[in-house]
Amino acid sequence: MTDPIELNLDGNAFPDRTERADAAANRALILTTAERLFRERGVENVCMAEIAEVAGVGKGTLYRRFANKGELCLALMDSQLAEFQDSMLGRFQSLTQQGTPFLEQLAQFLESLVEFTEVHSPLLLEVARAGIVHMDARLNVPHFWQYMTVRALLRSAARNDELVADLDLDYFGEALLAPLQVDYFRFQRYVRNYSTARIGMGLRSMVKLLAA
Amino acid sequence: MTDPIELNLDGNAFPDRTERADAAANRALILTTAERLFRERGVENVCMAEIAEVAGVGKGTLYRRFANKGELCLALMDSQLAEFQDSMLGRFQSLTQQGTPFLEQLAQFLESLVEFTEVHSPLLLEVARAGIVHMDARLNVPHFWQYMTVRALLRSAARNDELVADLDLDYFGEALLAPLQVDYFRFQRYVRNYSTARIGMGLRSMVKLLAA
DNA sequence: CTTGTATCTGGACTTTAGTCCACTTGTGTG
DNA sequence: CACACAAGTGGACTAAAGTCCAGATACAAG
Repeated sequence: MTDPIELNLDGNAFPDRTERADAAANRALILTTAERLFRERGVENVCMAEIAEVAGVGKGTLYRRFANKGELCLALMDSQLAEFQDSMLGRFQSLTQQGTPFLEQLAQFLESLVEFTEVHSPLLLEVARAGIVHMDARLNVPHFWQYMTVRALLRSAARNDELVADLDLDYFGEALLAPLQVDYFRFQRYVRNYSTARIGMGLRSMVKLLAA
Repeated sequence: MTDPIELNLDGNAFPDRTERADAAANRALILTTAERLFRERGVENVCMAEIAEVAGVGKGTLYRRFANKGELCLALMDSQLAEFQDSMLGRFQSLTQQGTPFLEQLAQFLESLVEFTEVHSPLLLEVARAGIVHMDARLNVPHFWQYMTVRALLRSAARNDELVADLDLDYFGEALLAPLQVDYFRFQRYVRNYSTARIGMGLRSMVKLLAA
């Protein structure tokens, strides 16, 4: 299926060159500091200057590693993102072996994504905020992976004759993911007061509609 | 069907009290100034301070009328929004009289919304940006109207036995609108390079899937 | 160990959003 | 008309994001 994509969100902005040792140390320092401050006082109440100050580095250093708050937040999710990705790929493999339909796998993927989004929504919101200001491609990396996954599952399903005819699979991949964009997700959660279960069910029934 | 909702986006922050004449004049002045500056130099390249300055008013005056740039942008779309709303309601009436299925009406509504979003995407983007920062309910007014409309059409369709059974209509209303959120829409348009026609077709086929 | 240089660093600086409040002005009431 | 006071106004001020660059420093090559 999809090869694992190199996420490369660890904050090393120049993956080609080797990072100087002091720079790497500062990068780690910044990340642990940010993690602590975010945990203690909430992502939105901590500003970049403060992270730099508490970490004991200058703003220039901070911004050299992370071009904006969104990238920093993404870096903080790096390992969980990779873990989520790995666990999903593993699950797909085992489900496929058991002969589980690809559409069912898709439904499960979306349900898991609901939980992931729920858990990380504060950080993801910051990423979205940064994304809407700068058009920074790096910030879209998670979405790209999600999209690749959904599209791959849709294509497999199509090859397996699970789908109704004549669907624009590329478009549907996007459409299924659209309600999971953080800002929209939070709207559904906290304005509409939908539970994650309800959102998951909704997405599942949406997938069901694609079935032949 | 749905009653026209009082949009009230004209920038009068205190609709109960009557606005003082000088204030009303300033409000109009601000709007025309902003409209001109946005047209000349692009929404994102004009800051609030400049609008105030060119209009010859203080920032306090500007912010008293429009709590943030998003509200100002929304006010600039006020008449087009109302016009769009009216024309849609008119269209629904005539289509219903001709016996057009409600799902077809829904598809047409979404297609029209694609065009509306396309045309106003710069202003809408600013609204979204403001919305993601402040949790300002006023900024959601257009979405609420869209949602009410979609949901009403879905309910009518259900009453008319046009739908497959057991759908969470409230959820589907949101899900159908999710790909039309400006930021996501722009991603599809300018990163994915989807045409508006393709997006419209995608939404239409999504609606089709709901058909019994 | 020395040195050249690419990389890194701190923090002053710019920009923009948005707040605040002392002062001014329009308007309804008598 | 005059006057009280709610409503409106200007612009200084704060907060935060993000830029810039002169000087500092790691590290590779000799």
